[in-house]
Amino acid sequence: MTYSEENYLKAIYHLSLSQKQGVSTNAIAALVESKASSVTDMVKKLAEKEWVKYQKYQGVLLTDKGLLAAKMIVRKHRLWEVFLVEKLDFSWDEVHDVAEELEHIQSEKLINKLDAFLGFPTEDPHGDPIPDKNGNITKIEKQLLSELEIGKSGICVGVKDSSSSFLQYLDKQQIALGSEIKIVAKESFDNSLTIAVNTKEILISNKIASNLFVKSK
Amino acid sequence: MTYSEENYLKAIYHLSLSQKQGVSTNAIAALVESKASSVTDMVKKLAEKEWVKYQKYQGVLLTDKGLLAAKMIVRKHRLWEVFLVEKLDFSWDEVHDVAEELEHIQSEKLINKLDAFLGFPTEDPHGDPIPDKNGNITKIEKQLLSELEIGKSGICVGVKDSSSSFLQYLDKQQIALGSEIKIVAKESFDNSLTIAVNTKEILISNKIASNLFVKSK
DNA sequence: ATATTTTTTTAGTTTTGTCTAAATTTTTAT
DNA sequence: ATAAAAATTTAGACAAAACTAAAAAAATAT
Repeated sequence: MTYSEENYLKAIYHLSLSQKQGVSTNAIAALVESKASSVTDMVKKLAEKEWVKYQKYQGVLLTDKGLLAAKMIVRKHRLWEVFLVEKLDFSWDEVHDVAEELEHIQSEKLINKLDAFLGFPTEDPHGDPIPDKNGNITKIEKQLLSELEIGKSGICVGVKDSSSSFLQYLDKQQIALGSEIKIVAKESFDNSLTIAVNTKEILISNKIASNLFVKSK
Repeated sequence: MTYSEENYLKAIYHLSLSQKQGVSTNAIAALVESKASSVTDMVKKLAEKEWVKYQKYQGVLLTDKGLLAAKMIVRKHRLWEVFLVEKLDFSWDEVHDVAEELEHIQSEKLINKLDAFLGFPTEDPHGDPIPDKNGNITKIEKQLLSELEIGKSGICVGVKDSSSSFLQYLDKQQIALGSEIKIVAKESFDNSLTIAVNTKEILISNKIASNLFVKSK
């Protein structure tokens, strides 16, 4: 599989997680930063190779084979992210672009040895699950911070948006995976929240709270 | 720089180490496994971008800029080889192909952090020197085992041929970097040698001895 | 010194992945 | 129900990197 084919497959995988119907060419184009016409071409090729099912105007669906392949790419991406953070001391907002390249290295032996070296982690530095060598994903029970009730506490277990601007904001507020967060108050006008983290109370917008995953205690 | 341009640049670098004149298109074609005509095309492109100096029929020479770029690719290749052997427990005959892919990952930060993580190694698992971040190479004093005199001993510090068949042969004979080797006898007819390694005496062909570097004690 | 061989370059194709512009289908809105 | 808008596909073109076959230059051998 080529570099480009892998990127399309990964994009289709990510998009198909949040919908059950076929993934639209436009959505894919937006993710891989190409044009819809290019996507149509590529998708036909992927369909010929049986990574996806494709019907004109009906969007794209992964085949079993395609799903597994996509998961293996995600596995590689996330394992490399763990490596970069845990071993090379990158911060969580710096790892995405490099992992985007590393995920294309073709060696099953490499990735399985890396997995072992890292101690078989089940989550990447943003709290996203790492598929195991068979493609199995252990689902993490989590909810958005914005859905937590007043007075309740949760442990930060992941982010929905992993853009570096968001991650850097969290760093500034000293919110990291594992941080305990308590909902102190909610402002009904704009749904902003007062939360307690690290013995400090801070005010956050609803947008922030809608991009933070917590596990309620 | 593209993947392909990097491969050509690296090939030109390796070839220019063993000669002072321009590197021939045919020699490059053999190393990158392409045809001479393809090399001509690529070399023109590299010359336009000032990585090499090229004159029709006169071969190719690296510019200063090209030399540094080539050294950085070699640096990445060899650091990844160290990583694979030291951290992921690959054997020295397995690392080349994977490193061949890893060397193209584009991140100076990554490679410098990897360098630090590995403790700034100066040699790869085959005894080849690793250029530092400025491209400086500390030359290792070494000679071919075939050039060592009878009765003298040396420490194995590198291999000239790093094909997996040769490396696996060395493993079988329990010869590794750091092994002490003593020349017991030489057969003048075919230049084969009797050597002492690990308290055992073994017979090796001249071809073997001509591909093993030692540092004489 | 010239003929032959070898090496290198040129010219013309091919494949992959992309694009734009135009055509077509589907969706949405009245 | 039909018109307008949006999404998707098709057609045709382009750049990168490779190839084959033919032409040209350099090296070699008699």
